[in-house]
Amino acid sequence: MSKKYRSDAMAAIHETMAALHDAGAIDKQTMRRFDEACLTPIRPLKPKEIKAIREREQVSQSVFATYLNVTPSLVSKWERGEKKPSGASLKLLSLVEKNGLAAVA
Amino acid sequence: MSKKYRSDAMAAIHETMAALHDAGAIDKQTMRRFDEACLTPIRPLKPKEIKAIREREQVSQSVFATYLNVTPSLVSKWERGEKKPSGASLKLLSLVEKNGLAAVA
DNA sequence: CCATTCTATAGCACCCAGTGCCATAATTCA
DNA sequence: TGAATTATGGCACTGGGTGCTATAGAATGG
Repeated sequence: MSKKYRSDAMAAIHETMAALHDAGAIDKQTMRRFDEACLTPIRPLKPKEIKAIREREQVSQSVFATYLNVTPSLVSKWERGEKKPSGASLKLLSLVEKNGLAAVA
Repeated sequence: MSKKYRSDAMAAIHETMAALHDAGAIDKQTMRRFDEACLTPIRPLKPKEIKAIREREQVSQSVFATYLNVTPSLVSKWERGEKKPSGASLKLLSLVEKNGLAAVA
């Protein structure tokens, strides 16, 4: 079995796993570990990578910021390396990188 | 025309709009305003609402935190009202509320 | 039955991400 | 040329988020 799943396929598999769990076929711990295991990996993004993502989506810093619910000022700082996106911000950026801006609309 | 769009329908419409723009049928400014207009609105989430979202998804604080790329400690604080989720965090929580955990996997 | 693990709450110190505002310059469009 | 958008930059501030540790209760397992 491959290690990569498209998000819709992952969702389907998850539902199957949940059904198995409800039926008592697998225990909670296995279920929990399954959940944690099949998330898209998060890696730190370099300033240029962030800018590349935004330009691929053809939007200005301002529009990009609106999508992520942050300030345009912050987007500029991400792209220049003045600030580094953290936890939730990094997760959002990763989502956009993988699935496009529409995925967070 | 209704005001609500499912995210896939939104994406399709956006592509159409982009194509119209490329063809010169609409100008950049209209395109920009369209982009900003059709985002899912972000409203502040109350502690109980955050807990309700997590429990609807049937996951522990720890697993929930992993999905959002934050610490379990922070999820606990959100749910007890000790900290209020902001910009990117609030956006992520709103996404989960609307589209489920699978949408941010 | 007890032992163990997972769960959630809690407190505390720390710090940097993110905000807000404003000024500047380059670019685009009428 | 003038108006509007875009991006960079600085600077002060604050609270969101981390990291660690401890506790108690619930669920699991031998």
